[in-house]
Formats: sequence, structure tokens, C-alpha cells
Amino acid sequence: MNVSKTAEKSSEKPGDAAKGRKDVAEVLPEALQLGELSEQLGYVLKRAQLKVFENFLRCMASLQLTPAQFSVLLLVEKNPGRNQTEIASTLGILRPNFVALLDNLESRDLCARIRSTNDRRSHILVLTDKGKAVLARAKKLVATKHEARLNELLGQANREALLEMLSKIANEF
Amino acid sequence: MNVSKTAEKSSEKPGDAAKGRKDVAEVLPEALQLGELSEQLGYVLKRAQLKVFENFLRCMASLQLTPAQFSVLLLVEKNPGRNQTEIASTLGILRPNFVALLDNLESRDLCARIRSTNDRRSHILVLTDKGKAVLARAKKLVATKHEARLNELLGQANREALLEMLSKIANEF
DNA sequence: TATTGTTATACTCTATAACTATA
DNA sequence: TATAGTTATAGAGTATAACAATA
Repeated sequence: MNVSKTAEKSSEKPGDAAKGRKDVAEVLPEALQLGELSEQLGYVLKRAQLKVFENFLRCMASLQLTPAQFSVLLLVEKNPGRNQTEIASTLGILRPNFVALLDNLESRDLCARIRSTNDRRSHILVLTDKGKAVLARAKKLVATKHEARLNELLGQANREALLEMLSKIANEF
Repeated sequence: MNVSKTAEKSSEKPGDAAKGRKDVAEVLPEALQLGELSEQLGYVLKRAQLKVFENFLRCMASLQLTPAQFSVLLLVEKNPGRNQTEIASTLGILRPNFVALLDNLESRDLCARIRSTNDRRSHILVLTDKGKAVLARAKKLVATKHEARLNELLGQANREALLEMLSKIANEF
């Protein structure tokens, strides 16, 4: 059968019962049923990721660092002497898209491009002193505000288990 | 101190040792150290989410359904008689952005907008017969190919624990 | 010829303002 | 006046092709 092109809502509109606050027992049709959606790992994963990034941005508001920028600073600090291609590809960022991101960090004097003497095509990336200082403050904010809140919500053991499973998916799926 | 504007790479370029395959013990500088990045929940969460969506799209290639489209079909099936605003907001999709998404599903005859007789401003959403059939096939593909693979990777118990923690983050963080 | 960084460009997602038709 | 659906638009994020400098 095909659907007809008009439809009736149930005698009352969904909002009316809740707004009317009648004193008889009644179904509150306000909230929708997620149904199988709440069992879809991809769906829940995406919603959780958005919440975590949102909170990250709030925690980092004073330093104006996005998750992507923070990940670049962390990776450059841990891997001095690497060039743009190496840093970008490790983070899953395409080289063309990495240019503007680096321009931003460099304009804020957080990191610097240095022309390599061995291969004059490539730019070695380093943190400036200011970049090191900002990164240190960022790490503290993340630890004390962001990750601490996650620990509080999940518990230390669960947080570690979660990280392990997500890593497994990221690396082996 | 400020960084100098030139830099030397270590005597050999990073790729040389690996490519040269010398028989002496040697460090392979090829791969970068992720360092603290692999402990950042947000980073790992994002990478995992991308992998899961990628796999979802591969599993659904025959039906040409994106995660967002699948979630709409699931939610409309579970909540017949709801309008666009209700479905969209439940999924975290803004009303203006929901229009094109629905246009697509409607043009493929998977769902239909029905002008409500109670409130002629709103469009009730329903699945067409084809939409129901496609959704049924989609659910089977997701269960047998997508979620099954996740179960295989993590184990049933872990998969459930993962889902629970992600839900907690999505709902309470 | 191949690679690094870069520009230009396009396509998807997401976000906001404003219009129309209804209420 | 307020709301539902819509349009237009702008901004991120992501993807590919091609160019200059260098290897």
C-alpha cells in the first residue's frame, strides 16, 4: 500500500497534554523514542564525540586552542625535527589543509617553520618558547578540567577501558 | 631564547635507514611518537568515530545510505506521526539543514512529507513501503556486517560496556 | 621523474537570518 | 505574535588537481 497524502494527529497535539498539566494520569508524548538508534554504536559514538569536543573547547577558551591545534602542538613537541608532511599525515590531516592551520599557529607565534638545510623543500616544525609555554598551560587545563571531568563521570578504571576499546577501533577496525 | 631560522636534521634523513636496510641494529625513525596524544580521549574518540562511519558507509554501499539518513529512517519508523522539527531536533540536526536531507529521502521514495490536518504548517513524516523495505534491509546489513564486525573486534561484553560509557558521555557530559 | 609546500577549488556539515504560510 | 518549513548564505572541515622549488 502507498501512504495517503493527508494524516491526522492523535486527537490532541503532542504538546498540549504536557502544557495543560491535567491531573489525570496521561501519556506524555513529548519525547521521542530513540529505539534502535540508542544501540547503534556509530550514532552514540558521534554524539559522545561532539560532547567531548564541545567541552574541550570550553576548557580551552582562555587559550583559544581547538582540538586539532592542540594535537599539532603535542605532536610537534614530541617529535622535533619533523616536517609538515610527517606531522600532518600522522594526524590524518591532508597537506593542503595543514597549511592554513600552521599559518594560524605561526601567526600567533606558537610554532615556527624552519627551512631544512638537508632538503630545502621541507619545513621543519618546532615550538617557539611561547608555544611551549602555552602547550604546558593547555595540558594543565585539559588534565584538571577536561579529563578530570571525564574521570569523575566514568571512574578511572572505566575511562582507561574506554580509551583502550576506542584505540582498538581506531587502529584495527 | 628564540628558535633559530635554520635547522639540521640528524646526520641521516629519517627514511634512509629504513630504506637502506642495513644489517646493524638501528633505530627506525620512520614512525612518529604519538606521545600523550594516544591518551587524549577526544583524539582517540574522533579517530574511532571516523573509522566506524567509514565502515558503515562501506557496509551500506549497496543501499546508498549515510549514517544520518539511516538515523532518520530509524527514528521516523519508531515515531510515526511526528513532524520535521521533532525528528530533526531529536537527531541534533538543525531544521534548515534537515530540508535537503529529507528532499533526498523523499526523491528516492523512502519517506514522505504529509501536511497535517490539525496544524497545516507542519509536515508529518512517514516511511513509504519502499522506505520500510529498504530500512529492513539496512538493519540486516548493519547487524550482520557492521555491528557484527565490532562484536568480533571487541567481544560482546566489551561492546556493551563501550556503548554504555559512550551513552553516559553523550547524555551527561 | 618525484616530492614538499602551496594555491585554488569544490563538496559536505554546520550555523544564522529572514521569508511564507499558517496558527 | 509565534511557530513550521523553507531559502539563502556563510563558515568550518575535508578532498583533489596543479604549480614552483627542490631533489
